[in-house]
Amino acid sequence: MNTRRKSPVNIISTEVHHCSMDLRLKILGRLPFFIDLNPSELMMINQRFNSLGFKKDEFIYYSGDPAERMFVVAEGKIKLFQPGFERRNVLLNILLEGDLFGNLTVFGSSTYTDTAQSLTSSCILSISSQSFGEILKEFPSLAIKSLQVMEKRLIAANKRVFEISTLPAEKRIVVTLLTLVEKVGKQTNQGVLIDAPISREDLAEMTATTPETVSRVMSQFQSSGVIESGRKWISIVDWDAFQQLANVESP
Amino acid sequence: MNTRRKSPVNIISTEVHHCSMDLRLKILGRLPFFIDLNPSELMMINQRFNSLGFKKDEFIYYSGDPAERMFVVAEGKIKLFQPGFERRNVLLNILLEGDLFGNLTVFGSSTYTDTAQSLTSSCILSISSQSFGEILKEFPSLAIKSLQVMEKRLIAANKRVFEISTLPAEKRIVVTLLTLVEKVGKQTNQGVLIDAPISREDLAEMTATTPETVSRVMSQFQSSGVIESGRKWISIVDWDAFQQLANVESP
DNA sequence: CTGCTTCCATGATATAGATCAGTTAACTGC
DNA sequence: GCAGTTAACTGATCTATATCATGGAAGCAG
Repeated sequence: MNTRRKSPVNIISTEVHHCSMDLRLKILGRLPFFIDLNPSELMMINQRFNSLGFKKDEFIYYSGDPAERMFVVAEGKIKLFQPGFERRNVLLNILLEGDLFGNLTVFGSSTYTDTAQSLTSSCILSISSQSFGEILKEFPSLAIKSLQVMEKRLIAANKRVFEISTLPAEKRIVVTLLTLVEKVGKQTNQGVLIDAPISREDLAEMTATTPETVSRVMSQFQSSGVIESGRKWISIVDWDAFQQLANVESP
Repeated sequence: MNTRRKSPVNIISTEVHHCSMDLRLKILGRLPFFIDLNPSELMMINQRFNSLGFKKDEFIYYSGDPAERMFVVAEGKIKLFQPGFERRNVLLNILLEGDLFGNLTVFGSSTYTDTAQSLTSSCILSISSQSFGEILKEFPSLAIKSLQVMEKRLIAANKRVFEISTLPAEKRIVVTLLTLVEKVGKQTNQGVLIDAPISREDLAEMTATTPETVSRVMSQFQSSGVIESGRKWISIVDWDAFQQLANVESP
């Protein structure tokens, strides 16, 4: 029987209206997209962005809405998912500071193909697709950088297809945890904390399984001392043992 | 007990060395990529491409190889898959004339993340990633068009993740057949023929299931008169009934 | 602090489809 | 045309995990 613990995940409470101009410039200047631009170019681009604050669990846009804007996470964490309605959702991505989402291509899909919801209270920068298109034309190197973002996402999506198609549930959960560690892992004196409030249900939606199965697997890992876990938090405490679990050759 | 039939899929026997200069110009000039270029620009780009002939079942490149080239299907059909080695493969895509594959971004992944194999004997055009990068720089509108290709593929991949995550095997098979019809469907007097030599195993690799399950489902559809099918061929003969099967709301 | 909500863990049972095995006929190569 | 190969079909059995149900405790709001 595992002891439950209090959550070590520190959910920063961002004031909803607290998207300052400085934060905007700071984020934009650090994006791979804009990193080669000079300050005056950056300032020009900055002026085309709006900033928006979202409370925890608020929706930023819905799947099926007209895809008219591109977004950047300035602060906070966002989850992108495809709603399953009568079936389960499929959680596509967890986004952090600096990540782009929404309509990234200006001209493609006329509606959003996923739904964006805040995991934590967040500050989001937003630009209209039209403005973004103008920027891409004005700075062709930015279009090339868009390609880099898209490629990474496509590779990740195909990897996901492979995993869901070929791995048993336990392994799927392990490789998904690894991905999360890579993205939002934070070294603590008690191992590697996945520094985002991820529930069993979220994990289930990421691994094509059910919250109960996730719970069983996590409980098992906890019993063997590989992880410590509680309500919306997970820490990998025995990294070597965990890596063994991720050994895909041994189904 | 269903009667097996002879295959109506006409596998054109392309002479392996038969990639003429005319065919090259014809294909390149028709690509969304190059459709806005004038003939002299097109000729210049054409000169950077090589052409290669592949026999049926030959490999064009392997997952893990250095990703040094971009490819275009001039003639024939190609399958992209991720090898599963001790487990089953995952078939990612069927490509036809005009489709791009390989390294599409010049600068991203250093190795191919899939394996390309010819379904039929094929003529393939190929350009080095470096040359392709130069073309993208020289014609920035082509970079934007690359984005369009990538976006469509990303949307399709996420759709695939959703389907595999949420739909039972039968439904997965149906929606996959629909996708194939959309891509390589050919109207005949006996319904819509999927005009590519797709085996039960291929379908299984596309739908995260086994050849036996695919066989059972197909046999069932055949018994109800919805499709006709045989060795590496499928025809949808009752389109309305088939559309009913694809009704995703009714699992 | 208390009451309520919701997330997590666990047990029992059911089920979708994977696995294993064997047969048949379409296809290929000589 | 013939022999051999292999793709497809079908049956029996097994298995991973989904489904259903319940209880406990962390977290939230007043």
